[in-house]
Amino acid sequence: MSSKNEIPVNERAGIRQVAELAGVGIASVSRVLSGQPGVSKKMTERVLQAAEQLNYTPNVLAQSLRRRSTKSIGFVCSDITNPLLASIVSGAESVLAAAGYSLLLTNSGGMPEMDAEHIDVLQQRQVDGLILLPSLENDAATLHALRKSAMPLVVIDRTLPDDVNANRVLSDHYLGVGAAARALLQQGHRRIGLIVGRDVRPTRERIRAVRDAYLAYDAAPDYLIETGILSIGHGERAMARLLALPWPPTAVILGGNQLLEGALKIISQRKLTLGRDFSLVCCDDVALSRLFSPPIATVMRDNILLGKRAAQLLLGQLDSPHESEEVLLPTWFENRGSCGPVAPARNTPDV
Amino acid sequence: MSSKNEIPVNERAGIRQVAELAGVGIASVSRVLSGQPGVSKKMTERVLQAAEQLNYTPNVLAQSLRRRSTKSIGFVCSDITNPLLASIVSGAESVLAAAGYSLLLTNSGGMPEMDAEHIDVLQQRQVDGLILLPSLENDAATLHALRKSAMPLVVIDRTLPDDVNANRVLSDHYLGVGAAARALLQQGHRRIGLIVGRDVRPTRERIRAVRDAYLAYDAAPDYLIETGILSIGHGERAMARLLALPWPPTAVILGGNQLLEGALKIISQRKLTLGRDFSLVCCDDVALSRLFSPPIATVMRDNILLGKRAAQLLLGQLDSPHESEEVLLPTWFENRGSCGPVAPARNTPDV
DNA sequence: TTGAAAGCGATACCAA
DNA sequence: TTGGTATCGCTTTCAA
Repeated sequence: MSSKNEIPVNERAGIRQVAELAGVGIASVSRVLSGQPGVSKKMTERVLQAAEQLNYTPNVLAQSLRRRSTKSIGFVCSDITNPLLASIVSGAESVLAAAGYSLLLTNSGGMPEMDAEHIDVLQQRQVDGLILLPSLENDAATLHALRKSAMPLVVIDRTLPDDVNANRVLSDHYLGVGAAARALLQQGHRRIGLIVGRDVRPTRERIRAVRDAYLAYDAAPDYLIETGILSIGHGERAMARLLALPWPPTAVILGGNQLLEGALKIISQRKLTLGRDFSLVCCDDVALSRLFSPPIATVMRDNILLGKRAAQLLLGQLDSPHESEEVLLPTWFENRGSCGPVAPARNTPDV
Repeated sequence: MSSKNEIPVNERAGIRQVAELAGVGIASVSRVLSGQPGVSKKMTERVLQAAEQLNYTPNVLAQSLRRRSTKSIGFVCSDITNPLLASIVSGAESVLAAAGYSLLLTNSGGMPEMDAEHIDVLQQRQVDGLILLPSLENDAATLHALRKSAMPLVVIDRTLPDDVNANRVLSDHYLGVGAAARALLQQGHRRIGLIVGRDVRPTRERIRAVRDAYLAYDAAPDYLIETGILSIGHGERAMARLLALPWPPTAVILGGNQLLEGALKIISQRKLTLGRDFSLVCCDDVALSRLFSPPIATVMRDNILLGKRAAQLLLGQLDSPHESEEVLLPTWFENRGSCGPVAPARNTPDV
């Protein structure tokens, strides 16, 4: 009862009003506006004009209820704050929006236990499909939520158990990290540290890449692996641990952009000069990292493309459901000043 | 007709099935499950048990259609790829999710002309409210879309015309930039460059802050303003232009985190040492910027809080509509090594 | 080619 | 306190 506004609120016109104004049946309006075949030209015109005149836009809710499709996609994201994920989301959104789909975003903020709940919420909202970038691969609650929902699904950079029946968009971490490891070995490093996150596909691939690089160089497997939960703190602590070893690594590969800040902190505390005293490679680009002196060598990938492909895969499945697919996208190593030949003195144990 | 799966797909139970199983009326089921008063204990139990047994979850679409509320909020975002915005979104999402609202995200990817369209889409999807972080303040199409939608609205860091009737969550840029400018003036800088974005509130406030700082120091207004569209390229070009002036600035304030990378690029090309040859302040935190040597002085704010407040404001308006509100959140200057006393030789014109 | 009418799955009024 | 029923706005058979 707002007496403030004398003009009656412009009630939204419904299909009924349009039909009435056009002097036709309600069904015809529906047909015209949803572009169905078998409508006369005259009818089309009348309806279109009436709709225009009433400024009619169909009620998406009612449409969805009948059609059993919401034209919306859920994106379950572990941490939108990470620019890597933000780029992926952005890529996905652009493709989805272009196809008339809206994106429902949930954010776990690094709390894996929220993923399952978010999946449930999205399923209740009847999204047509799901894009998933979970923190874990084996969280029971998450898997349970996925199995019971049984909707078209694309996971990014994760391999879930087969019975979940997910499409995948994966980055070929083996490629880029392998190149990085070989570059380091080439420069004489024989003690490489690898700081990684939890046991998910990217982590496993990165470890495999380093191991195989050592094999290719016929080098004793003297690499060191630090696992943990990707974060600045993990980067800091793991780096500190590695440097405190009796036989510390001469180079480190960071398996995640979240680690760089922490690692750099320790390196600068120890007054190590990158590229001379110590070599560093980071996986995934970080803003400003190439403006550092020296610039940080990085394993790159096209994040936007990752998101786009995920969306395309999903749309494809919605369009014509078929067996789950897998897309593998490359990563590549960009060597920069932070990598240099091993400092001779540090290449052997401090006996 | 998937012959693969012999077990019939678990058809979703509706309220009807629940009512039937519980042997009660459909209306009672609704009452119980939506927690309405005036239901007997016995009824509650029977319904709850039946619902449980059928694994019933209400159809959100049907609910929304009737209730005329979707429990969803639209977020129109100019560029989710910017960590600043990602943090804001993340803050908003957490508050909204906790209140049972879902977030529909659209991303303009820096194309202001998409904002209006996105607002329309979200309105058609009947979101209960909108959070808006548009690139522009005066885009005709955007304003038109907002006016005709007339739904509860919160804009972040923008002031739209009054007739749009938007709630606001603003950062007090004047505060932090003022402190930064005074710190520079204090160190003897009299020629300060200010690189900013388009004509939106933050830009105006930053300019005002610098002007007033000069006034406070009784200094001639010899500051320089470079406007443009926030981007790495703008940072680069504007910085190059400033340094090429006959009487170049001895310090620059960057009015946006997108500018830092470009500005630093030019500074390092010119072989200027920050804090000694040249002073630099950036508005909004950038990853790694405090690990630079020297660390970049920054005008800080709490991005997550910004998003949270926006969501809270919106929820408050949905709960009990009242006059539009405005929230002002602080920014503050963190002085770091990139600022130093002016290099005497550069403090006057190169006659 | 067109229109009447039966749902989609809930909510809410009204009568019992 | 409960249940029947109209309704939300649309899609989609079915007959005409």
